[in-house]
Amino acid sequence: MAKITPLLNGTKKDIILKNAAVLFRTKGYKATSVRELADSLGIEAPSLYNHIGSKGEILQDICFEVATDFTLFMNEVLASHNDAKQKTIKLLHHHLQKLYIDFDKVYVADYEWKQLPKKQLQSFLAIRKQYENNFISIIEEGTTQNIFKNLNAKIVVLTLLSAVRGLELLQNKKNEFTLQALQHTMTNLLLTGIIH
Amino acid sequence: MAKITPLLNGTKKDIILKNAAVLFRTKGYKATSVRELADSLGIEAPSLYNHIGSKGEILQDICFEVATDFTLFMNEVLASHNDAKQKTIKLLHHHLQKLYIDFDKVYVADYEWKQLPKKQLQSFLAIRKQYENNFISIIEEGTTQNIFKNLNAKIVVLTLLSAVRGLELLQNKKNEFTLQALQHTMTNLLLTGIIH
DNA sequence: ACAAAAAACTAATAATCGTTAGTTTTGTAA
DNA sequence: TTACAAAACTAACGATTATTAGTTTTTTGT
Repeated sequence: MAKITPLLNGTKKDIILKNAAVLFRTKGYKATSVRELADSLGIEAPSLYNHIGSKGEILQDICFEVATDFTLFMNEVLASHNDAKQKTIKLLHHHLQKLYIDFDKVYVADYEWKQLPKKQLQSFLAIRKQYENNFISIIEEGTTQNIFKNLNAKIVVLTLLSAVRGLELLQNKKNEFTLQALQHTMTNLLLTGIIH
Repeated sequence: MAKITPLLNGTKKDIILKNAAVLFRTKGYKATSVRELADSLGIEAPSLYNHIGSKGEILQDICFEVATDFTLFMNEVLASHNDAKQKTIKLLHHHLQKLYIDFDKVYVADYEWKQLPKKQLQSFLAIRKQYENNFISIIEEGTTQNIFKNLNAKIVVLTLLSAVRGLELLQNKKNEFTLQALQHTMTNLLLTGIIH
Protein backbone atom coordinates (compact mmCIF):
# COMPACT_ATOMS: atom_id res chain seq x y z
CA MET A 1 0.00 0.00 0.00
CA ALA A 2 0.93 3.66 -0.17
CA LYS A 3 4.02 4.60 1.69
CA ILE A 4 4.07 7.45 4.14
CA THR A 5 5.36 10.39 2.14
CA PRO A 6 6.54 13.31 4.21
CA LEU A 7 5.35 16.67 3.06
CA LEU A 8 7.84 19.45 2.50
CA ASN A 9 9.41 19.87 5.91
CA GLY A 10 8.56 17.25 8.44
CA THR A 11 9.84 13.74 8.92
CA LYS A 12 7.64 10.66 8.88
CA LYS A 13 7.59 10.73 12.65
CA ASP A 14 6.20 14.26 12.46
CA ILE A 15 3.30 13.12 10.33
CA ILE A 16 2.58 10.28 12.68
CA LEU A 17 2.61 12.61 15.67
CA LYS A 18 0.36 15.08 13.89
CA ASN A 19 -2.22 12.46 12.95
CA ALA A 20 -2.01 10.90 16.38
CA ALA A 21 -2.59 14.28 17.99
CA VAL A 22 -5.78 14.79 16.00
CA LEU A 23 -7.10 11.38 16.98
CA PHE A 24 -5.99 11.61 20.59
CA ARG A 25 -7.69 14.96 20.95
CA THR A 26 -10.96 14.06 19.29
CA LYS A 27 -11.35 10.52 20.63
CA GLY A 28 -8.93 10.35 23.52
CA TYR A 29 -5.69 8.39 23.75
CA LYS A 30 -7.18 5.19 25.11
CA ALA A 31 -10.08 5.26 22.69
CA THR A 32 -7.74 5.59 19.72
CA SER A 33 -6.45 2.25 18.48
CA VAL A 34 -3.14 1.76 16.75
CA ARG A 35 -5.12 0.38 13.83
CA GLU A 36 -7.09 3.63 13.55
CA LEU A 37 -3.92 5.67 13.58
CA ALA A 38 -2.42 3.43 10.91
CA ASP A 39 -5.60 3.81 8.87
CA SER A 40 -5.31 7.58 8.99
CA LEU A 41 -1.83 7.18 7.52
CA GLY A 42 -2.94 4.75 4.85
CA ILE A 43 -0.92 1.82 6.15
CA GLU A 44 -1.48 -1.31 8.21
CA ALA A 45 -1.05 -1.25 11.96
CA PRO A 46 2.12 -3.36 12.20
CA SER A 47 3.84 -1.15 9.63
CA LEU A 48 3.69 1.67 12.14
CA TYR A 49 6.23 -0.13 14.24
CA ASN A 50 8.88 0.56 11.61
CA HIS A 51 8.62 4.15 12.81
CA ILE A 52 7.63 4.06 16.45
CA GLY A 53 8.55 1.99 19.46
CA SER A 54 5.11 1.85 21.03
CA LYS A 55 1.80 3.63 21.26
CA GLY A 56 2.84 5.15 24.57
CA GLU A 57 5.92 6.60 22.95
CA ILE A 58 3.74 8.67 20.65
CA LEU A 59 1.90 10.25 23.53
CA GLN A 60 5.20 10.79 25.27
CA ASP A 61 6.66 12.57 22.25
CA ILE A 62 3.65 14.84 21.93
CA CYS A 63 3.49 15.75 25.60
CA PHE A 64 7.19 16.46 26.01
CA GLU A 65 7.43 18.39 22.77
CA VAL A 66 4.74 20.74 24.05
CA ALA A 67 6.12 20.85 27.58
CA THR A 68 9.60 21.68 26.32
CA ASP A 69 8.29 24.51 24.18
CA PHE A 70 6.44 26.07 27.09
CA THR A 71 9.41 25.68 29.40
CA LEU A 72 11.75 27.31 26.93
CA PHE A 73 9.40 30.24 26.52
CA MET A 74 9.01 30.59 30.27
CA ASN A 75 12.78 30.77 30.65
CA GLU A 76 12.93 33.48 28.01
CA VAL A 77 10.29 35.47 29.85
CA LEU A 78 11.99 35.03 33.20
CA ALA A 79 15.28 36.23 31.74
CA SER A 80 13.70 39.29 30.13
CA HIS A 81 13.65 42.73 31.66
CA ASN A 82 9.91 43.18 31.56
CA ASP A 83 7.73 43.91 34.55
CA ALA A 84 5.24 41.41 35.93
CA LYS A 85 2.39 42.70 33.82
CA GLN A 86 4.35 42.43 30.59
CA LYS A 87 5.58 38.98 31.54
CA THR A 88 2.07 37.82 32.24
CA ILE A 89 0.81 39.15 28.92
CA LYS A 90 3.65 37.44 27.10
CA LEU A 91 2.84 34.11 28.72
CA LEU A 92 -0.87 34.36 28.00
CA HIS A 93 -0.22 35.35 24.38
CA HIS A 94 2.17 32.46 23.96
CA HIS A 95 -0.36 30.03 25.36
CA LEU A 96 -3.02 31.23 22.99
CA GLN A 97 -0.66 31.26 20.03
CA LYS A 98 0.48 27.71 20.57
CA LEU A 99 -3.08 26.58 21.07
CA TYR A 100 -4.12 28.40 17.94
CA ILE A 101 -1.47 26.99 15.62
CA ASP A 102 -1.01 23.57 17.17
CA PHE A 103 -4.33 22.95 18.86
CA ASP A 104 -4.29 19.15 18.78
CA LYS A 105 -0.88 18.64 20.32
CA VAL A 106 -1.34 21.28 23.00
CA TYR A 107 -4.75 19.91 23.86
CA VAL A 108 -3.37 16.38 24.14
CA ALA A 109 -0.54 17.58 26.36
CA ASP A 110 -3.06 19.44 28.52
CA TYR A 111 -5.65 16.70 28.90
CA GLU A 112 -4.27 13.30 27.92
CA TRP A 113 -1.05 13.32 29.94
CA LYS A 114 -2.77 11.10 32.50
CA GLN A 115 -2.34 8.23 30.09
CA LEU A 116 1.45 8.61 29.93
CA PRO A 117 3.51 5.59 30.90
CA LYS A 118 4.13 5.76 34.65
CA LYS A 119 7.79 6.66 34.46
CA GLN A 120 7.25 9.58 32.07
CA LEU A 121 4.21 10.78 33.95
CA GLN A 122 6.21 11.83 36.98
CA SER A 123 8.75 13.72 34.95
CA PHE A 124 6.04 15.41 32.88
CA LEU A 125 4.20 16.56 35.98
CA ALA A 126 7.45 17.87 37.42
CA ILE A 127 7.98 20.05 34.35
CA ARG A 128 4.42 21.27 34.55
CA LYS A 129 4.73 22.03 38.26
CA GLN A 130 7.91 23.97 37.61
CA TYR A 131 6.11 26.04 34.98
CA GLU A 132 3.28 26.78 37.37
CA ASN A 133 5.62 27.75 40.17
CA ASN A 134 7.47 30.13 37.89
CA PHE A 135 4.17 31.67 36.88
CA ILE A 136 3.16 32.02 40.52
CA SER A 137 6.37 33.84 41.38
CA ILE A 138 5.73 36.29 38.54
CA ILE A 139 2.28 37.03 39.91
CA GLU A 140 3.72 37.45 43.41
CA GLU A 141 6.34 39.80 42.02
CA GLY A 142 3.57 41.87 40.48
CA THR A 143 1.66 41.92 43.72
CA THR A 144 4.70 43.03 45.68
CA GLN A 145 5.29 45.87 43.24
CA ASN A 146 1.66 46.86 43.58
CA ILE A 147 1.03 46.22 39.90
CA PHE A 148 -1.44 43.47 40.71
CA LYS A 149 -4.18 43.28 43.29
CA ASN A 150 -3.42 41.38 46.45
CA LEU A 151 -5.05 38.11 45.41
CA ASN A 152 -3.94 34.58 46.20
CA ALA A 153 -1.25 33.98 43.59
CA LYS A 154 -1.94 30.26 43.36
CA ILE A 155 -5.59 30.77 42.61
CA VAL A 156 -4.73 33.48 40.11
CA VAL A 157 -2.34 31.25 38.17
CA LEU A 158 -4.75 28.36 38.46
CA THR A 159 -7.44 30.53 36.95
CA LEU A 160 -5.32 32.01 34.19
CA LEU A 161 -4.05 28.62 33.10
CA SER A 162 -7.51 27.09 33.27
CA ALA A 163 -8.83 29.87 31.11
CA VAL A 164 -6.24 29.53 28.36
CA ARG A 165 -6.07 25.75 28.46
CA GLY A 166 -9.75 24.98 28.22
CA LEU A 167 -10.49 26.46 24.84
CA GLU A 168 -12.08 23.37 23.34
CA LEU A 169 -14.42 25.52 21.34
CA LEU A 170 -11.47 26.82 19.42
CA GLN A 171 -11.57 23.83 17.12
CA ASN A 172 -14.35 25.07 14.86
CA LYS A 173 -14.12 28.77 15.58
CA LYS A 174 -10.86 29.58 13.84
CA ASN A 175 -12.57 31.36 10.97
CA GLU A 176 -14.67 33.26 13.48
CA PHE A 177 -11.85 34.63 15.61
CA THR A 178 -8.37 35.62 14.58
CA LEU A 179 -5.52 34.85 16.90
CA GLN A 180 -5.08 38.56 17.52
CA ALA A 181 -8.71 39.05 18.50
CA LEU A 182 -8.51 36.13 20.85
CA GLN A 183 -5.31 37.35 22.44
CA HIS A 184 -6.59 40.89 22.81
CA THR A 185 -9.97 39.99 24.27
CA MET A 186 -8.79 37.28 26.61
CA THR A 187 -5.79 39.15 27.92
CA ASN A 188 -7.90 42.22 28.44
CA LEU A 189 -10.52 40.19 30.26
CA LEU A 190 -8.10 38.37 32.52
CA LEU A 191 -6.03 41.45 33.34
CA THR A 192 -8.74 44.05 33.76
CA GLY A 193 -11.97 42.05 34.07
CA ILE A 194 -15.22 42.30 32.22
CA ILE A 195 -16.81 45.06 34.27
CA HIS A 196 -16.77 48.57 32.91
CA MET B 1 -18.57 -11.53 49.04
CA ALA B 2 -19.60 -8.32 50.73
CA LYS B 3 -22.74 -6.82 49.42
CA ILE B 4 -22.97 -3.19 48.42
CA THR B 5 -24.35 -1.46 51.51
CA PRO B 6 -25.78 1.97 50.87
CA LEU B 7 -24.72 4.59 53.35
CA LEU B 8 -27.33 6.71 55.02
CA ASN B 9 -28.94 8.48 52.09
CA GLY B 10 -28.03 7.23 48.68
CA THR B 11 -29.13 4.21 46.75
CA LYS B 12 -26.78 1.51 45.51
CA LYS B 13 -26.76 3.17 42.12
CA ASP B 14 -25.57 6.36 43.81
CA ILE B 15 -22.60 4.58 45.31
CA ILE B 16 -21.74 3.04 41.98
CA LEU B 17 -21.91 6.42 40.26
CA LYS B 18 -19.79 8.00 42.97
CA ASN B 19 -17.07 5.37 42.75
CA ALA B 20 -17.20 5.40 38.97
CA ALA B 21 -16.83 9.18 38.96
CA VAL B 22 -13.67 8.95 41.03
CA LEU B 23 -12.16 6.35 38.71
CA PHE B 24 -13.31 8.04 35.53
CA ARG B 25 -11.80 11.31 36.67
CA THR B 26 -8.46 9.95 37.82
CA LYS B 27 -7.88 7.34 35.11
CA GLY B 28 -10.34 8.32 32.38
CA TYR B 29 -13.46 6.48 31.29
CA LYS B 30 -11.82 4.23 28.72
CA ALA B 31 -8.90 3.41 30.97
CA THR B 32 -11.23 2.33 33.78
CA SER B 33 -12.33 -1.28 33.47
CA VAL B 34 -15.60 -2.63 34.78
CA ARG B 35 -13.50 -4.99 36.89
CA GLU B 36 -11.73 -2.08 38.54
CA LEU B 37 -15.00 -0.40 39.33
CA ALA B 38 -16.36 -3.64 40.76
CA ASP B 39 -13.18 -4.01 42.82
CA SER B 40 -13.68 -0.58 44.30
CA LEU B 41 -17.13 -1.73 45.41
CA GLY B 42 -15.87 -5.03 46.81
CA ILE B 43 -17.77 -7.21 44.35
CA GLU B 44 -17.05 -9.14 41.16
CA ALA B 45 -17.49 -7.51 37.79
CA PRO B 46 -20.54 -9.45 36.60
CA SER B 47 -22.37 -8.64 39.82
CA LEU B 48 -22.39 -5.01 38.78
CA TYR B 49 -24.85 -5.87 36.05
CA ASN B 50 -27.52 -6.48 38.67
CA HIS B 51 -27.45 -2.73 39.15
CA ILE B 52 -26.47 -1.22 35.83
CA GLY B 53 -27.29 -1.83 32.21
CA SER B 54 -23.87 -1.14 30.79
CA LYS B 55 -20.66 0.73 31.39
CA GLY B 56 -21.81 3.46 29.03
CA GLU B 57 -24.95 3.91 31.05
CA ILE B 58 -22.87 4.91 34.07
CA LEU B 59 -21.13 7.66 32.15
CA GLN B 60 -24.47 8.71 30.76
CA ASP B 61 -26.01 8.96 34.23
CA ILE B 62 -23.12 11.02 35.54
CA CYS B 63 -23.05 13.42 32.60
CA PHE B 64 -26.78 14.04 32.48
CA GLU B 65 -27.11 14.38 36.24
CA VAL B 66 -24.56 17.19 36.12
CA ALA B 67 -25.98 18.72 32.97
CA THR B 68 -29.48 18.73 34.41
CA ASP B 69 -28.32 20.44 37.58
CA PHE B 70 -26.59 23.18 35.64
CA THR B 71 -29.56 23.64 33.34
CA LEU B 72 -31.97 23.94 36.25
CA PHE B 73 -29.78 26.54 37.91
CA MET B 74 -29.44 28.47 34.67
CA ASN B 75 -33.21 28.59 34.36
CA GLU B 76 -33.50 29.89 37.90
CA VAL B 77 -31.01 32.61 37.14
CA LEU B 78 -32.72 33.55 33.91
CA ALA B 79 -36.06 33.84 35.69
CA SER B 80 -34.63 35.98 38.48
CA HIS B 81 -34.79 39.76 38.57
CA ASN B 82 -31.09 40.31 38.91
CA ASP B 83 -28.97 42.37 36.58
CA ALA B 84 -26.38 40.84 34.29
CA LYS B 85 -23.58 41.27 36.80
CA GLN B 86 -25.47 39.53 39.57
CA LYS B 87 -26.51 36.77 37.20
CA THR B 88 -22.94 36.22 36.12
CA ILE B 89 -21.74 36.06 39.70
CA LYS B 90 -24.45 33.56 40.56
CA LEU B 91 -23.47 31.32 37.69
CA LEU B 92 -19.78 31.45 38.50
CA HIS B 93 -20.44 30.75 42.18
CA HIS B 94 -22.66 27.84 41.28
CA HIS B 95 -20.01 26.37 39.02
CA LEU B 96 -17.39 26.59 41.72
CA GLN B 97 -19.71 25.23 44.37
CA LYS B 98 -20.66 22.18 42.33
CA LEU B 99 -17.05 21.59 41.44
CA TYR B 100 -16.07 21.93 45.07
CA ILE B 101 -18.61 19.54 46.53
CA ASP B 102 -18.90 17.10 43.63
CA PHE B 103 -15.58 17.44 41.91
CA ASP B 104 -15.40 13.99 40.35
CA LYS B 105 -18.79 14.00 38.68
CA VAL B 106 -18.50 17.56 37.40
CA TYR B 107 -15.03 16.87 36.09
CA VAL B 108 -16.22 13.73 34.31
CA ALA B 109 -19.13 15.61 32.77
CA ASP B 110 -16.75 18.35 31.65
CA TYR B 111 -14.00 16.17 30.18
CA GLU B 112 -15.19 12.61 29.58
CA TRP B 113 -18.43 13.33 27.72
CA LYS B 114 -16.60 12.51 24.48
CA GLN B 115 -16.86 8.85 25.42
CA LEU B 116 -20.65 8.94 25.67
CA PRO B 117 -22.58 6.51 23.46
CA LYS B 118 -23.22 8.24 20.13
CA LYS B 119 -26.93 8.80 20.67
CA GLN B 120 -26.52 10.42 24.06
CA LEU B 121 -23.56 12.46 22.92
CA GLN B 122 -25.67 14.58 20.61
CA SER B 123 -28.28 15.31 23.22
CA PHE B 124 -25.65 16.09 25.85
CA LEU B 125 -23.92 18.54 23.58
CA ALA B 126 -27.24 20.16 22.78
CA ILE B 127 -27.85 20.79 26.48
CA ARG B 128 -24.37 22.16 26.87
CA LYS B 129 -24.78 24.42 23.85
CA GLN B 130 -28.06 25.72 25.23
CA TYR B 131 -26.35 26.56 28.52
CA GLU B 132 -23.59 28.41 26.72
CA ASN B 133 -26.01 30.36 24.57
CA ASN B 134 -27.97 31.42 27.63
CA PHE B 135 -24.76 32.55 29.25
CA ILE B 136 -23.81 34.49 26.12
CA SER B 137 -27.11 36.32 26.11
CA ILE B 138 -26.59 37.33 29.72
CA ILE B 139 -23.20 38.79 28.85
CA GLU B 140 -24.71 40.59 25.86
CA GLU B 141 -27.44 41.96 28.08
CA GLY B 142 -24.79 43.32 30.42
CA THR B 143 -22.91 44.87 27.54
CA THR B 144 -26.03 46.54 26.20
CA GLN B 145 -26.76 48.01 29.63
CA ASN B 146 -23.17 49.26 29.78
CA ILE B 147 -22.47 47.13 32.84
CA PHE B 148 -19.86 45.13 30.97
CA LYS B 149 -17.16 46.22 28.60
CA ASN B 150 -17.84 45.84 24.93
CA LEU B 151 -16.02 42.53 24.46
CA ASN B 152 -16.95 39.64 22.21
CA ALA B 153 -19.56 37.81 24.27
CA LYS B 154 -18.67 34.40 22.90
CA ILE B 155 -15.03 34.74 23.84
CA VAL B 156 -16.02 36.07 27.24
CA VAL B 157 -18.24 33.08 28.00
CA LEU B 158 -15.68 30.75 26.53
CA THR B 159 -13.09 32.20 28.85
CA LEU B 160 -15.26 32.23 31.96
CA LEU B 161 -16.33 28.62 31.46
CA SER B 162 -12.80 27.52 30.70
CA ALA B 163 -11.62 29.17 33.87
CA VAL B 164 -14.14 27.54 36.17
CA ARG B 165 -14.09 24.16 34.45
CA GLY B 166 -10.38 23.60 34.39
CA LEU B 167 -9.68 23.51 38.09
CA GLU B 168 -7.89 20.17 38.13
CA LEU B 169 -5.66 21.39 40.89
CA LEU B 170 -8.67 21.58 43.15
CA GLN B 171 -8.35 17.90 43.92
CA ASN B 172 -5.63 18.23 46.53
CA LYS B 173 -6.10 21.84 47.47
CA LYS B 174 -9.37 21.61 49.35
CA ASN B 175 -7.74 22.08 52.73
CA GLU B 176 -5.77 24.99 51.32
CA PHE B 177 -8.69 26.97 49.94
CA THR B 178 -12.21 27.25 51.27
CA LEU B 179 -15.05 27.38 48.79
CA GLN B 180 -15.71 30.96 49.81
CA ALA B 181 -12.11 32.04 49.22
CA LEU B 182 -12.16 30.38 45.82
CA GLN B 183 -15.46 31.99 44.86
CA HIS B 184 -14.37 35.41 46.07
CA THR B 185 -10.98 35.41 44.41
CA MET B 186 -12.01 33.90 41.12
CA THR B 187 -15.13 35.98 40.69
CA ASN B 188 -13.21 39.09 41.57
CA LEU B 189 -10.50 38.19 39.09
CA LEU B 190 -12.84 37.40 36.25
CA LEU B 191 -15.08 40.41 36.80
CA THR B 192 -12.52 43.08 37.58
CA GLY B 193 -9.19 41.56 36.49
CA ILE B 194 -5.93 41.20 38.29
CA ILE B 195 -4.54 44.66 37.66
CA HIS B 196 -4.73 47.23 40.40
C1' DA C 1 -39.81 -20.11 59.47
C1' DC C 2 -40.59 -19.79 54.73
C1' DA C 3 -41.10 -18.09 50.10
C1' DA C 4 -39.76 -14.68 46.85
C1' DA C 5 -36.78 -11.32 45.24
C1' DA C 6 -32.34 -9.23 45.11
C1' DA C 7 -27.71 -9.65 44.53
C1' DA C 8 -23.81 -12.09 44.80
C1' DC C 9 -20.97 -15.84 42.55
C1' DT C 10 -18.20 -18.87 38.73
C1' DA C 11 -17.37 -19.82 34.07
C1' DA C 12 -17.20 -18.51 29.67
C1' DT C 13 -18.13 -15.64 25.49
C1' DA C 14 -16.66 -12.94 21.26
C1' DA C 15 -14.34 -8.81 20.22
C1' DT C 16 -10.62 -5.88 20.32
C1' DC C 17 -6.32 -4.44 22.03
C1' DG C 18 -1.02 -3.56 21.29
C1' DT C 19 2.53 -5.95 19.52
C1' DT C 20 5.82 -9.66 17.34
C1' DA C 21 7.53 -12.69 13.68
C1' DG C 22 8.48 -13.57 9.27
C1' DT C 23 8.07 -12.20 4.43
C1' DT C 24 7.61 -9.31 0.42
C1' DT C 25 7.69 -5.01 -1.80
C1' DT C 26 9.65 -0.54 -2.59
C1' DG C 27 13.14 2.99 -2.79
C1' DT C 28 18.08 4.26 -3.08
C1' DA C 29 22.92 4.35 -4.11
C1' DA C 30 26.95 2.23 -6.47
C1' DT D 1 21.56 -3.70 -12.83
C1' DT D 2 22.41 -5.17 -8.60
C1' DA D 3 22.67 -5.03 -3.70
C1' DC D 4 21.18 -3.11 0.54
C1' DA D 5 18.10 -0.82 3.49
C1' DA D 6 13.65 1.01 4.51
C1' DA D 7 9.08 0.17 4.92
C1' DA D 8 5.28 -2.12 3.63
C1' DC D 9 2.64 -6.58 4.05
C1' DT D 10 0.02 -11.06 6.21
C1' DA D 11 -0.71 -13.93 10.01
C1' DA D 12 -0.90 -14.56 14.48
C1' DC D 13 0.07 -13.96 19.60
C1' DG D 14 -1.52 -13.45 24.45
C1' DA D 15 -3.85 -10.19 27.21
C1' DT D 16 -7.70 -7.62 28.31
C1' DT D 17 -12.18 -5.89 27.35
C1' DA D 18 -17.42 -5.60 28.33
C1' DT D 19 -20.86 -8.65 28.79
C1' DT D 20 -23.99 -13.11 29.16
C1' DA D 21 -25.59 -17.44 31.12
C1' DG D 22 -26.48 -20.15 34.73
C1' DT D 23 -26.17 -20.94 39.73
C1' DT D 24 -25.83 -20.01 44.61
C1' DT D 25 -26.10 -17.03 48.43
C1' DT D 26 -28.19 -13.36 50.93
C1' DT D 27 -31.75 -10.31 52.18
C1' DT D 28 -36.54 -9.08 52.74
C1' DG D 29 -41.50 -9.42 53.75
C1' DT D 30 -45.13 -12.14 55.78
